[in-house]
Amino acid sequence: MGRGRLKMELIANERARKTTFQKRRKGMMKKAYEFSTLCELDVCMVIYGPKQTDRPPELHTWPENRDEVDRIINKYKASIMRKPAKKTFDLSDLLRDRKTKVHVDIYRARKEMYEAKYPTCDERIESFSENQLEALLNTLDTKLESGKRTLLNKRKQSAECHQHQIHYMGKAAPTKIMLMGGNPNNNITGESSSQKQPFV
Amino acid sequence: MGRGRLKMELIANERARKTTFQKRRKGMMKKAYEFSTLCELDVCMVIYGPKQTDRPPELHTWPENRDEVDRIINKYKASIMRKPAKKTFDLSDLLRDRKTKVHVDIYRARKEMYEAKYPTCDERIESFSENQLEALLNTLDTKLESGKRTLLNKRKQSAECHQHQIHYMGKAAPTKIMLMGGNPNNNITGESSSQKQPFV
DNA sequence: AACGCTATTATTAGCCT
DNA sequence: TAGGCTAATAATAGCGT
Repeated sequence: MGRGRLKMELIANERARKTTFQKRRKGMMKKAYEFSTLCELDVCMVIYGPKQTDRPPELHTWPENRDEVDRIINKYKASIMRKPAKKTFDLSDLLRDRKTKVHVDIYRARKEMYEAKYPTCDERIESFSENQLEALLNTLDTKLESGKRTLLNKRKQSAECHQHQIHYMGKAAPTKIMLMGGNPNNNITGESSSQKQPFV
Repeated sequence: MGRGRLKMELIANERARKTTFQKRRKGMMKKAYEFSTLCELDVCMVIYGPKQTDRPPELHTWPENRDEVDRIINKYKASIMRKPAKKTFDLSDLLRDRKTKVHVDIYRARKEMYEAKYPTCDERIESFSENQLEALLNTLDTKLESGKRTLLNKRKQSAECHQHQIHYMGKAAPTKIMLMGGNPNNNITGESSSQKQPFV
């Protein structure tokens, strides 16, 4: 639309491209607003502007409220998770297997810990340092990637290949995580009231 | 546009609303395609369809390739760090409060656990199922985000604002992780020292 | 770079099948 | 229910300022 027709390909002229970016970005935002309003939907959009030589490309989102964006993204991730509903070995499988009796003991120990009200750190992770979390995330990310193939392989194998593993039995229960510093000396300041800059 | 003008509000008639949803969804997708093509942009869009009584709302994305969506979402997450942080209730707040003395005990208990050589799961994470790892990753990712803002904020504050927090003293030591299923019944094998081919 | 203009093309609301 | 149809409205390409 417009004075002339536009080939559906990268606009060569940089000036024109930038103008089109601004105009269409505005249009996209409006469309998204109308769409979500008219139909009462969760819609979110992430747009990275044209590559800049010096700066990182500008970020635009719909909604502009990043918390809303995060909410929808999390919702998205949550739905992606359940899709590959491939068969997975879980604790119930293990317990069904007599060879895994050892797991029962572990279970008891774990349960005791739980009942002793040792907190899992799920609700407290946000107070970890950025570096720690990033390191953790990187570790997990790497392992996830490299582990996927192997896991897929393992799934094809028989159950005994899955002994001595950690299992997830809860249905909708969130994974509980207990974090411990990589160094045994790491610590939580108990009563201390005067340290400084603990973070990184 | 169309035969009549449309008030910019939720379309009351369900039939009409659904039709509009389908039409506009198609339009949004096309716009997103054109936009990213003409200007060579990273654009992604997540759309949750109308609420269904029985089913979860259908998910639509641009691009349809979910890996691409994830890539852009990760890019997004990486760049929102600098956003102004909201005040978050974290462990430092908790410990500052005398009522939370219990956390100190927790710390001691945790340290004991460590010294008692309860295995941290860092070396065993690779045996988690893909779904579990992804769930974990999502959880951590979300928490990392919320934590980052708080952390960045804190760094700008004076030292006294950093009391009573968890410290990371190790340099290159990997973060140790203890994972517990969301269900108290979950468990890990205690001695699983033997076999276990690590990925990576 | 950010506006305004407007001829054109694109989208789509309400209908109809 | 899902697809056409088309009158109306909306978006915007190319220009000019």
